Amino acid sequence: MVRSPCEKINVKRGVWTAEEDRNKLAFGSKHGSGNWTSVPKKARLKRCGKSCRLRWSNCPRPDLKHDNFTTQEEDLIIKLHAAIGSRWSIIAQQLPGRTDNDVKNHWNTKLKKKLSQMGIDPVTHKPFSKLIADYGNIGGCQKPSTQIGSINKDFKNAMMLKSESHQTQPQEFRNTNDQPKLPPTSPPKIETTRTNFLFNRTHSDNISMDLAQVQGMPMMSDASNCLDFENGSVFGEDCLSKTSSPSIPSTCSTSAFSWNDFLLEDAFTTPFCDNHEHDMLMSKDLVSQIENVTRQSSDFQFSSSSDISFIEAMLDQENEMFLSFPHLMEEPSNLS
DNA sequence: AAGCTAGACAACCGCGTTCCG
DNA sequence: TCGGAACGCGGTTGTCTAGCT
Repeated sequence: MVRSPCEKINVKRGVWTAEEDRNKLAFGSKHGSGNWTSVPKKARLKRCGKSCRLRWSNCPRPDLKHDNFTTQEEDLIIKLHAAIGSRWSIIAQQLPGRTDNDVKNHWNTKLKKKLSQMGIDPVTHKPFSKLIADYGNIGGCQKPSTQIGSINKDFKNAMMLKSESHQTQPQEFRNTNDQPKLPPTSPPKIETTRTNFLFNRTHSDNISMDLAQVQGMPMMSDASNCLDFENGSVFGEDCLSKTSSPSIPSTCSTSAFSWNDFLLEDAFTTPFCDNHEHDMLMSKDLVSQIENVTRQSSDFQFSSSSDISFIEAMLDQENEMFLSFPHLMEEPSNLS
């Protein structure tokens, strides 16, 4: 049996004591945070290097904030999450004094709930009403298999959109002189990476829900109250705190859901995954995208003439992707 | 006062990536 | 070039605490 490094004998686990923190801080301030495997020995800590590294990033350093997240910070997190997904370390870099764990915890405990209550899917950042509309006539006379197929496809596409939005952008939109640019609206190239598979699988429990639960959710008409088109912000200044709907269960299930549908559909996405060049391009684009989002959020001055909210921009990209890759929308002719 | 529950946060785990001999 | 070790990240779990019954 393989044991994790932190399970070795004489390696302490659990909450760090004040003394351990002192030792590690003293060592860190003296030597920095170089080789983590040697840190426990040198700092005389009975911890594994991994645990030390984690504690170093999360411990009460003087440069870390411990007050509540501001509305501006929340707004930025939401926008960055919409842009690049759950890359907490990158998002945290845009929030001075916050760690990736802070941001991740805040997202999981607060922001996801708030978005759901506003009628916005925290995974796709789309309004639930839009998702439902995309599913077509769920309550109609479609065959169950067809319904599931289209639901899965929609989410798959949403995930791909999400994924591609931070992975690829057309060459002409890439930034040549590090000046941030607005997100492109031309058809993006599609690729599938590990991220896609993770989204396809790990979020699947979030995306299946009973129709009754879906119908009970606040629709975009409610959520739109929070769309601040006046200044271009997706969320108004005080909108996040104005939630009154009952919270939505994070995990729901439908009797019709089948993992096989997801697993089978992965096969439709894999042919796009071979272009390593896009990975190289992605990093630059990602930086531009983050810079753009960060700049917009820090300015809090949006051109009303641009008037395209983040969600709208995402939806536009999705629509154009559908047009560019119509085969992704086709029903599998016969999977058996 | 005791028990229960939900929220917040700290820490762990597993996996992919990077580094280095 | 290859393989193992180390690192970094994101998801998940565990623990503590405040509030409620």
